[in-house]
Amino acid sequence: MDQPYDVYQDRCPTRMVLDRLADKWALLILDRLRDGPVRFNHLRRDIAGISQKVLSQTLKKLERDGLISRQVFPTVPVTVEYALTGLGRTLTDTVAALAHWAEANMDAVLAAQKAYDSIVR
Amino acid sequence: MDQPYDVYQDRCPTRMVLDRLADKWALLILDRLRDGPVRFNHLRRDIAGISQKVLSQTLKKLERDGLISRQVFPTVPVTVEYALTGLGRTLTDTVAALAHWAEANMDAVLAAQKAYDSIVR
DNA sequence: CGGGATCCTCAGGGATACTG
DNA sequence: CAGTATCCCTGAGGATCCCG
Repeated sequence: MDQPYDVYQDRCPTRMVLDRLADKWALLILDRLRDGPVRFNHLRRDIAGISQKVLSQTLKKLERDGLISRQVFPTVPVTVEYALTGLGRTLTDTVAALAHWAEANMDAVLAAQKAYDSIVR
Repeated sequence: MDQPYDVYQDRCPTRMVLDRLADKWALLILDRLRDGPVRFNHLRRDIAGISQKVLSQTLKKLERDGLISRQVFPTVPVTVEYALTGLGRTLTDTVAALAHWAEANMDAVLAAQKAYDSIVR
């Protein structure tokens, strides 16, 4: 029988998941959680440039999709930790590879852009 | 010495590359080119839901970044083939893993969403 | 500390039409 | 066939203020 899901099809629910993963902030968050639970403001500081609104939104969506978990500690003031779930952990290697590919290949990309611009202008 | 590039830093050029890769359409295009060169309208048909404008734009950006190549055949009418470059090929496994993770884990995600919604409402 | 609620903008992307 | 050119519009995301 055919595969039940196909990302190449419009209206396939997998497109929704792909949309979530194909997001700069989501990738950085998932990658940042790789080494263990992290608190909200810690994520905010580590992921330079993200706004608290977008961080909050993205965390909620990732939690809804079962990729991360949220644990509240009744301290004063309250402490909240985000961590990868088992499902989320199946993505860490892939996410890390993608997120850090840019770091490893930045020079090659920069050179390609330069070459492209010099020809096409 | 420190790593020259760091995706966690704002203003780091790697963020630009991450932005390119963290795009649903770019991922699907790169994945679709895995098995060899594909023509423009063929890509358009295979990747259901993409508009020609976005396809054209995304292809141009990917070409500029050195991830794909564009070859024109002087037939009538003209034929254009897109293919992965050596640089682009270093991404195929990662991209495929991400793009198809959704297909493999769709049921788990759907279940997580259902559970989340039943509690949070 | 960890967010929620608002307001605002602006650029990404859809629809349509045209061309070498 | 493989795009380019416009117009248009919506919704993602930044900035700001507030709260338990």
